[in-house]
Amino acid sequence: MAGVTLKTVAKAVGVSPSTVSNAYNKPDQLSVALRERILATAHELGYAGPDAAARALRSGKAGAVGVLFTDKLAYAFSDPYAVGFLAGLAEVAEEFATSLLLMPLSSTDITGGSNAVQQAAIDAAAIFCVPGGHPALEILDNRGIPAVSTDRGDHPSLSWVAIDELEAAAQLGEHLARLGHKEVVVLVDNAQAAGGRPVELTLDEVGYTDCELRIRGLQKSMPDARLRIVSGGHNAIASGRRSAEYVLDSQDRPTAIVGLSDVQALGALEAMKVRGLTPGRDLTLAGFDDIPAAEAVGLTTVRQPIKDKGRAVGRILLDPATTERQLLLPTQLIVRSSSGPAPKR
Amino acid sequence: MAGVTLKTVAKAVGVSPSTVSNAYNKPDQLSVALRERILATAHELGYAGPDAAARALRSGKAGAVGVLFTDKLAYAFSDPYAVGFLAGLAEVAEEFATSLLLMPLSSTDITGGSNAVQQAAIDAAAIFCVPGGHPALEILDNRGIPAVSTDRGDHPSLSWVAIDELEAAAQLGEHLARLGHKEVVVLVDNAQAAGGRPVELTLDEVGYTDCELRIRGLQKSMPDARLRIVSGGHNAIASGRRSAEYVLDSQDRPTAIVGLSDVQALGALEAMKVRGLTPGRDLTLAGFDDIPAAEAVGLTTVRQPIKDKGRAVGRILLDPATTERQLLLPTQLIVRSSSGPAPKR
DNA sequence: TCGTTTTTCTAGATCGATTTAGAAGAACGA
DNA sequence: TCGTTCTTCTAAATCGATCTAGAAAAACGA
Repeated sequence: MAGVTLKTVAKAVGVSPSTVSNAYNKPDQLSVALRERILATAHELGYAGPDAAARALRSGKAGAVGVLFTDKLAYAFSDPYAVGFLAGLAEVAEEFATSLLLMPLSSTDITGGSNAVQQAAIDAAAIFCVPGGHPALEILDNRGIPAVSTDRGDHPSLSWVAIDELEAAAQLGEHLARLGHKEVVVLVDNAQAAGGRPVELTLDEVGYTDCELRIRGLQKSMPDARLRIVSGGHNAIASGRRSAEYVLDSQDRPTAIVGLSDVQALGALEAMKVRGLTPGRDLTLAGFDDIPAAEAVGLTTVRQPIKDKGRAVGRILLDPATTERQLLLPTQLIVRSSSGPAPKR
Repeated sequence: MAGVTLKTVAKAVGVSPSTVSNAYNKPDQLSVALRERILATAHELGYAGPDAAARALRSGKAGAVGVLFTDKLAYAFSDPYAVGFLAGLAEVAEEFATSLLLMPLSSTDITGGSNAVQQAAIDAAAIFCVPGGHPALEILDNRGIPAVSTDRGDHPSLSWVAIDELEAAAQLGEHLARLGHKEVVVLVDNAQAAGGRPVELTLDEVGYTDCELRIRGLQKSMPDARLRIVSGGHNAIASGRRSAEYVLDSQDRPTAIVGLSDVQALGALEAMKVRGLTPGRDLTLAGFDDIPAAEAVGLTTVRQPIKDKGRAVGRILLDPATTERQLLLPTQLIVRSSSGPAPKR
């Protein structure tokens, strides 16, 4: 049973190993009759086809692309935004008969997961919301593995598919400024705050490039407003809730809360409900992404074409016909009932 | 830059390739000084560590487990049940420094995706809701790859982690029978119905073992009831909605609808709302899984410990300390407001 | 019929590491 | 000082395929 290789089959049929290999990979290189005889014998011997590792070694193709996340996989899956991205990426991967290798990077232990990146048999990598400067990125670079990021990088050689974060946030900021908001709290993802008490951060401490850009966009478009940055941990509903609780229960209540993801905003919504606050009237709430739930609860948000993002990343990684290496996708401000004029003081 | 291998480094340092290999894999086999010299030189040369494919070939370990799905990945990700399973599995995978290779199997084209299974570099496989007899399972078997299924298989040698589907469904069935329901429609996942009009199926046409068992469980506990099986396609909210629309708009309305997953039931709920039907009063609705949304909408359902399921599968696949090969997890009937007495005729 | 092209198949090198068995030298005990 | 044990390192085989270049046989054209 074990130990049946190309060679075994070749010997049994009475041909060379090369021919057996061709039977699997280049059917037009040998006669139909022989090919069938080979395949039949292989089946009889219980040969399961060319070994994946050996093929990968010799041909230099692993048949898989890595998807790099920070945080636990669990968080990734619970965010519909990530799910949408993966769905788009998977669509293209399927087209190219390629599998997706999920590679969670620990964000608390900065080197965690790097080992997996070091050893993974992948042809390319999608970098999903990994903060710039993460050691895993350097490893990819060293290994010469083409990578596409979901954030605009600073290196001109880096490939990315992103949205104009600054501009997208500015759209939202203008909307809020027009409504008269001057006291704004921004809810961000931050590993340090995970599990514990919410923390207030400075712009420099944010880490993720995309978050940073969004905040800058808000600042730019709301020059008269005071922006505070608060994090309750990972990107999850519970974090948003914790952050909002902290902010709403303090003396220094804002007139608007902006989640840098809809998931964060949904958490804040929960905290508001408990306190009897109606979004859009007592307090303005906004998010980013426009996940399905956002529409259901009437959340004002900035829509980004997330599935297209996944698809585009897939195309750059796998489709040789795609030459574009850097892609800016459009966003759209979706105004719903959760935003309203700032209450007069 | 390219073409830097163990050998290159060995030559540069002036030692044998074996020693360089040991520097990476068996640090105690060489002096500290030499090891550091090797690592430093490797870094200088831009050597990114042992090649994954070569290592996999020689050592026989791929460092990844495959996760086999039917349907498009997109569907998998949009079902919180699948997400919970993956989260549990990922938790264990992380512990064993192993990656997850997602392998979607096309369910319409029965051989679709089999190629990926044939070629994937994996040490083990988790079989997530794949109907018995799928060619991919035979391929795994041929390749001698250990696999754990989320369904109880019929082969005593097969490993699985499952719930007692029959018993779980019987619990729900008893509940419905006690409420006086005699006209029941069961909503199932079925690839053939995808995209098109909902279809009525016989028990034999269902395909998935778990679904079949659940229906049998309902039949057993509701001997007086007429059960119809309807499918609107893949396991998704939209399918449940389509199925329910079909059923609700027909002459032959049931008094209860049972989704074989909460996702199906949620779809049916949408269809009911549009028609002004209140669950629990006008029509009883129930599901399976107890995903988070089920609680939010008050859906009666059968809870199964999905994350534990993922964890258990992971342990069987990766943890040598785990000897149990077949595991039955407990379920619990959760009665909420969506189920009520059958209206008198 | 003979040279040419096409089809069909093969030998042998190669991908990049790990592993086994063992050599060389250092340390040690008596 | 001599044999023994440890430590440190190496030579060569090996994992299982694919690839390149080319040989042998068959088909073809004139």
